Amino acid sequence: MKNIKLKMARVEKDLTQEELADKVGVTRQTIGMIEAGNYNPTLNLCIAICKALDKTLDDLFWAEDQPEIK
Amino acid sequence: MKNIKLKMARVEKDLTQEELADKVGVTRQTIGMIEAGNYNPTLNLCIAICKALDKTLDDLFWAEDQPEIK
DNA sequence: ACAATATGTCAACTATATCTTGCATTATAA
DNA sequence: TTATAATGCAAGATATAGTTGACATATTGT
Repeated sequence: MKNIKLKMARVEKDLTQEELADKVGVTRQTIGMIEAGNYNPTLNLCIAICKALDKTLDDLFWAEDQPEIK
Repeated sequence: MKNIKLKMARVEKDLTQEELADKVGVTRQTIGMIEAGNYNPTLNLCIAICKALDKTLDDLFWAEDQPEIK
């Protein structure tokens, strides 16, 4: 399940995947996979992304119909 | 930095670390380390913990003064 | 059409989240 | 005191998050 909210928040800030990746200290591939949805990032990375985009965890990573674990 | 909010939410539900761990499918040590604070859990685990405790990510894992990454 | 930028994807590698086992410590209760 | 339950802690193993490099495919502008 793709993370549309993350992609929208990034585009809203006019950042490319690579620019966001640099800001939070990971590679662009990692950002790409998180947006693509087939990924399980760490909490600290999620928090760094939120800070970079002026959002909170609930804004970007919370959904009512959450996928199963692992 | 200890996660007091998580511990309070767990105690409020009258669950031991081990019971919560069973609910979310990890070991009690993992829960213990998250509460102790020296840990960086994955997003899916955080979400599972939130669901088990009827909380959201912001409730349990968001803080204004966030620690540095890693 | 051409060039430049942004994204998708794959394989092999490294770092670290999580597991397993075991023992020590701190409650709480009989 | 003596159990028993709950938690802390640590070493070694395994699964997976994240890196690196490379190439393909959009996409956008000239």
